[in-house]
Amino acid sequence: MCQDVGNHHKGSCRCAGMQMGRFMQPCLLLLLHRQSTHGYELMQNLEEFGFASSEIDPGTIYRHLRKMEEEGLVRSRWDTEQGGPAKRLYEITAEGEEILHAWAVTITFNKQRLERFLEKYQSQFQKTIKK
Amino acid sequence: MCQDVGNHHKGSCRCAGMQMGRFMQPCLLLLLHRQSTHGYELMQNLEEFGFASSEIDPGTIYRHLRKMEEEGLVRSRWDTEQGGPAKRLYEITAEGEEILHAWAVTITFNKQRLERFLEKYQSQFQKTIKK
DNA sequence: CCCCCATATATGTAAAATGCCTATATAGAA
DNA sequence: TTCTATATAGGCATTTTACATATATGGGGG
Repeated sequence: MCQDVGNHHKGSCRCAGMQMGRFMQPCLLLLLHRQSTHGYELMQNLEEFGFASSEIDPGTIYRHLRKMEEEGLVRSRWDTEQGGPAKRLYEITAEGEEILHAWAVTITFNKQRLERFLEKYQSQFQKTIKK
Repeated sequence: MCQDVGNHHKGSCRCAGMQMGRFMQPCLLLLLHRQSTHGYELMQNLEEFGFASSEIDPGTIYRHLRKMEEEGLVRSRWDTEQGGPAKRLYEITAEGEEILHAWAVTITFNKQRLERFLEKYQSQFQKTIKK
């Protein structure tokens, strides 16, 4: 998937794939670049990226965050100062920002892919419908 | 993923997900709607949809085709008349065409998602870069 | 004739991702 | 007290993915 741009490729490439599941990662990174915050709030803010509340599973969000932390894209610390259950505050790392830029390239490429598909689809079916 | 349009939803929904792997399916269906043919040729024609030859794995193509046949989206028969190894000729079914239309809706939706992301990305980083 | 190559289809398998469910804890409101 | 919202986390069955390998046909070169 990883459009062979740059030097990161299939298999182990972290911006590889274009599952909408993985698409959650760049969204989280973009939100964190905007402002450091915790998982629960990120979860709510994901809706602005077109994620339906039904498809936002807390388990999935937290797993993405922990995984990104393992990979060094984000960093976290506990915040117990504000009452209520403890929050794990996340912030993006320099490496995370780098990957975010790589994602932007991948996403641009994939957007074009979808556009190309839709063009072909439309021209193929307008013909059929006319006849 | 399955944008909650219409009545097909998560989990068992066949147009769910937006992995580029799954994106191969609507591409195959569109090619087959254009012309019935066999897997090996489909594999080569996938390049026009932006699949790099490196990421086109024969095993994956054939498995997609068999899976779509199980689901009733395509139908196949052996062609041994033309010399060389036997070919499995595929054609799209009525149900397959239906699903192709559903895919077009999903893909339109996801394209918009990617666009929205890129807009946000650009506006966020133009600011940062300026400063 | 034999070997290599392009054509053509298919399976095995380990690793990763996904969806869905459940567990845990805090604290305010009813 | 009980219910609800906030907040994080783990279990687990199924699906997907990447990659490697197996099998067969037939043409061309040596």
